[in-house]
Amino acid sequence: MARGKIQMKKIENPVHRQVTFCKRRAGLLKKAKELSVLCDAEIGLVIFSAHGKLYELATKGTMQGLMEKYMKTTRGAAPDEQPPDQLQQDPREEISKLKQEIEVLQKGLKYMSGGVAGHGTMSLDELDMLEKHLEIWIYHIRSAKMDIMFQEIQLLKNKEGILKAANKYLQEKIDEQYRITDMVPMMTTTNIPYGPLTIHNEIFQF
Amino acid sequence: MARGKIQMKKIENPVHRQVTFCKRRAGLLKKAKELSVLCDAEIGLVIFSAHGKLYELATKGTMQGLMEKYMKTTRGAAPDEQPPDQLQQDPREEISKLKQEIEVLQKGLKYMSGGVAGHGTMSLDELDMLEKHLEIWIYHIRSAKMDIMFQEIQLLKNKEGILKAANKYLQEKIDEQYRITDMVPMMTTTNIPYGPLTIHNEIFQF
DNA sequence: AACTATTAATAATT
DNA sequence: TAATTATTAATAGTT
Repeated sequence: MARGKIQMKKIENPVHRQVTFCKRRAGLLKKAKELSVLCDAEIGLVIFSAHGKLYELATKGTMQGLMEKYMKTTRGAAPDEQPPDQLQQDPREEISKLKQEIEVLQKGLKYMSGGVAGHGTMSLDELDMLEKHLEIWIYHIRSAKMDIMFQEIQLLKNKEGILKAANKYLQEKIDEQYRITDMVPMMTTTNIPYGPLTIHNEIFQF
Repeated sequence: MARGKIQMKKIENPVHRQVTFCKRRAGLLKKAKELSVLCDAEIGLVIFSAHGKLYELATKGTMQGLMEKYMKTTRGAAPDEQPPDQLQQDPREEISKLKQEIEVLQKGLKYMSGGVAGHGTMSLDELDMLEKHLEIWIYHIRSAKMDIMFQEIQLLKNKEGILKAANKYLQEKIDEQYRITDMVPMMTTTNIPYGPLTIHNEIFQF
């Protein structure tokens, strides 16, 4: 299709073959998506490279669901897949939905990372790596913030302790003054009531 | 790609749509075959028309075999090999794992969403779904815990204020006693020193 | 990873 | 449907 036609046989030069594979694979996936959108068709496309790497596309639902539909259509009925609709229907449905959700999220990740790094298609390994890194990052960021808040709370608790001690001491002084001067108590209400000041530390067990 | 471009959305005119479906379907199947031949790739292509008619291509072996290979690659185990013994336990376990996977992916998405603006590979529906997930996540995980901690800190600050007021009042009482009894000051050190007790609220602007 | 000269695909038309 | 053709899209070879 450009700069001369090519023979319809396996490209011998491995470098050329790899480059062509990337280009045509992208083109094929694009064409498949277009056909699905333009004509409201449901398309599943699975590509295994010569070295066994998997590339896939399912335009509606999941590949799993599409394959089940394929089975259903090619045979009359698959005996393993359908019969007891009480025990299997609900979990299967839920699994299907969750898988769909995962696909969406994975696409989102690809999309997000593509916008950041400049390339849209990530391998499964790359996604795994990204996931791990993200988990670590989130953990650190969150923990750091929580630590700061925890320290702040500890500081306040310490101050509270100091103030309570001060209050107690002052109260004692007043009582002492009262005894020394033999006056009637002026202020019993100076014992300002406060409830239990314990802090529920359970919320920091994250 | 001819006589004017077309919008990448479902073709409204049913006749046009049907014609385009036939042409592009043929083109897609041809492209898939070419890629398989040129680059020694194994390709499976399944097309369901809008009315449910099936068109398929498997470049090596059968569609069945390819689907099994796909299963093997995506998971570690083929679902066909798990007999009906664990029909009740497996779905639950699988659901749990999938939910965990979703959580991890959502974590990644939440983090990534901070630095990207463009859109390329995701549909509007998918973006909506993502947005929904992000909202749920951000709201539940981050806010809930932080809110609790913030309330805790506010509580402590209130207590601090009460204690400070108590201290001040007690000090005044002591001074008053001192004036009335005309004694030498017993305890100037009862003015327990504490630094500025303002809290750095900046850390709670999340 | 870009570019571009060509070829291939195909939308509109007959 | 099937063939035609004016355009657009894909891409092989090159940088």
